[in-house]
Amino acid sequence: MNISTASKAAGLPAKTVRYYADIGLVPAPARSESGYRSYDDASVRKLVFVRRAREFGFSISECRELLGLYEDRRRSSADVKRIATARLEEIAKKQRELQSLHDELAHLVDACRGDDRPDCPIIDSLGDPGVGVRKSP
Amino acid sequence: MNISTASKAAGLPAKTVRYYADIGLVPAPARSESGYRSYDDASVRKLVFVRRAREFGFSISECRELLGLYEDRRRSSADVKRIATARLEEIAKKQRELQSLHDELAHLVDACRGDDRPDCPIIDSLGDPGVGVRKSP
DNA sequence: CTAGTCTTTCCAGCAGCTGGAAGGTCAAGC
DNA sequence: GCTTGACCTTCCAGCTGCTGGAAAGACTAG
Repeated sequence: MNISTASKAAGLPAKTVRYYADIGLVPAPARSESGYRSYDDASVRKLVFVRRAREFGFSISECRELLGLYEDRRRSSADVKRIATARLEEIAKKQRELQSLHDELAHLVDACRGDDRPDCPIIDSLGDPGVGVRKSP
Repeated sequence: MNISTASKAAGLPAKTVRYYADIGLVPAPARSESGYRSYDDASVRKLVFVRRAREFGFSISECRELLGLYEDRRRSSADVKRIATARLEEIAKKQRELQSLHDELAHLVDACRGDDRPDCPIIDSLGDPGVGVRKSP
């Protein structure tokens, strides 16, 4: 299987497939006599695994770890659950941050008339030093 | 005002303050005889403005645009509201994405016993091709 | 034989900084 | 006057996770 076939099967751009082997995330594939990369079904399965993990927002190094667990038929499910739970907490944290951001910005947008006049609470609020600033240290 | 004083007042690292001038986001400051950057209160206010806008997740180029509006005493509040509303929609979209990600991952974490045994729905699900893949194209 | 579609490598760039090296400057203390 | 140390300068490199493009070789159809 050449790279374009494999990459289509894995649902990734060929560039990305090469990149994943370059950084050692997946093993470097065998080569044909003329130097073409040649993939088998097992490689494609690993690429799919990585794609799915990336879609879940796992970082490359987390993918590395998960792939190790994927390949280790004797690892405990607790090892996997630990990583996934940590990721879940990151997601929840990000959600809370986005929520307060959303609320604050929605409040400002609401307060802005959005007409031809120049006075605008959004701009005013951005210019306001707010939290974390010392005018005279 | 030297850069460290100004950067502390603005709530930004000095490196970032230099960077913002390098990319032309804020005007390049005046220099002392020996070449030190020297800042005034107006520059600091602009830096605060940018910091706040960045905290809201506005991109550098959005900050550029907002800063232009900030400095234009005759612009309409509608111009500002348009950018802020677009950003608000991005935030809402990101929130929806995170929500479905969270739900899916939480479901998997829930289904995983997290014990010493190797079988694990999380790993199984990651290895599953799922959506967007063609095994035989 | 040629045209077109693969494939290879390598280099550069996106965002938005951040770290570090090498060197100049300034104020305080002795 | 001299040293120390905290500042300041520039420039270059690297982070994450790719992505685009150039130049050159390989393969396939007609």
